[in-house]
Amino acid sequence: MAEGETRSARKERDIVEAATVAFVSRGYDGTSMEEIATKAGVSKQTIYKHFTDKETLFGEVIRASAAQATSAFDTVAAMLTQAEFLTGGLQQVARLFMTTLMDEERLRLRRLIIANADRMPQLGRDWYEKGFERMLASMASCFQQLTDRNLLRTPDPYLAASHFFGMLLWIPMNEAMFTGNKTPRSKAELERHADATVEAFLVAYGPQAHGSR
Amino acid sequence: MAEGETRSARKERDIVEAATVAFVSRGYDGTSMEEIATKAGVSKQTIYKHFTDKETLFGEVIRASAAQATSAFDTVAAMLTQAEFLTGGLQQVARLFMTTLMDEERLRLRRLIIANADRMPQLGRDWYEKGFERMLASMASCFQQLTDRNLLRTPDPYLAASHFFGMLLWIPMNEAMFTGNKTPRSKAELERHADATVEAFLVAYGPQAHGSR
DNA sequence: AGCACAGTACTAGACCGACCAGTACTGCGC
DNA sequence: GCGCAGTACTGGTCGGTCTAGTACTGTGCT
Repeated sequence: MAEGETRSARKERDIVEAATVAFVSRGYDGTSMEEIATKAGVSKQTIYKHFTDKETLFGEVIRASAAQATSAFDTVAAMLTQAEFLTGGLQQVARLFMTTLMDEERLRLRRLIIANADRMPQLGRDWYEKGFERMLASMASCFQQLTDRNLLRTPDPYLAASHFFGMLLWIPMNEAMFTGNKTPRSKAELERHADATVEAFLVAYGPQAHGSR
Repeated sequence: MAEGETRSARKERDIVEAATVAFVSRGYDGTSMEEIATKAGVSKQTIYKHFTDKETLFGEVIRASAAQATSAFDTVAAMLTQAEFLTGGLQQVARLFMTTLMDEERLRLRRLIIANADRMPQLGRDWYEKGFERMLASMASCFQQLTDRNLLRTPDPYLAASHFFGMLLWIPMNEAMFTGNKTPRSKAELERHADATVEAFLVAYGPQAHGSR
């Protein structure tokens, strides 16, 4: 009794943690319930007491991981609106997104979700809406503010945000997805790419960008 | 026997075709060899005569599909260098890439490869090099030519190509990967997005783009 | 406080039914 | 007689259930 966490809750947390490690490193089909039980130091029966079946447990794993990440985005975007120098601020934000999103662990989770988007469509859609679209939206609202202050010129901030992320991540993300990130790029390499992207982005959307047509 | 294709070769092709359909729609683990045999109108024994095991067959499926796609890229890119009006040409190319790459079948193949990049790293790497990088490279060489003719200004054509594809595909590709493409975007929607991207791309890399810095 | 008791959560492992990769065998049709 | 379809078989895995017994927790009694 007493302190914050009942035994039952502690066990449940152990299970989710063990399951996360297992699913992420061996995939859904590659992971057996027995394996999870052993790694969690728990009996199979206990798992089935907390989660009705394998699919439910998997869903919990994904949801838990997603939630833990989702909050960071707005913070990063907010940083940009307060930056003193636009170019420097954008560069900082780009580098931050780059290294955050290209993190080993997060990439594996991403692959796991894509791999099972067929089997569990709701999970993929959740992740897309709560992660991907939310990231775009907060970046877009940030661009909107900068445009209002004449520091940027983004007629369609959401589109501009998608261009920003697309330019930034297309190569590294695809490489990581397809090659399993066997030979991850160095932080320095990624940041160089981020800087080059910011430069191009500013040409397209910077204050001096002629409206064109 | 006689004509172009021996009985054996025909069987092999049948197997690969059936296997492709099966793998693509049910995934690697979700597909049984028996199922493939039945769909190919062939006995399991015959499959094992042609392919040593399941993994090998899977590899052949991926390789075959990749090869069949790879050739199209240069053609599309070449089209651009001959276009009379840059904006129109770029738009045409962007739309073509968009609808080609966002094709239902190809997306499923892409998901399949990502899902199994861990298990079979060589496959993913092949696809990345022969598909993804090659696409970038031919677009880059095309941009180089256009820059030489002062129709574009791309100091780093490869980077520009990655920006082009990233801006073009970031949203639709991610949506398709995560949601399993349950509610595919209409062709019109995709083409509108393509047009908007070309516009932004030209601001950044068009001939009048100030070198900036 | 200490004790007894009841209810619940947990462990360990056997167990069931289904599925599957890969092999072996049989028998049909060329 | 050869190649293949069809099918049975082997050895193994796995999700999920069941059972028998053990540990934990909270309550009420004294």
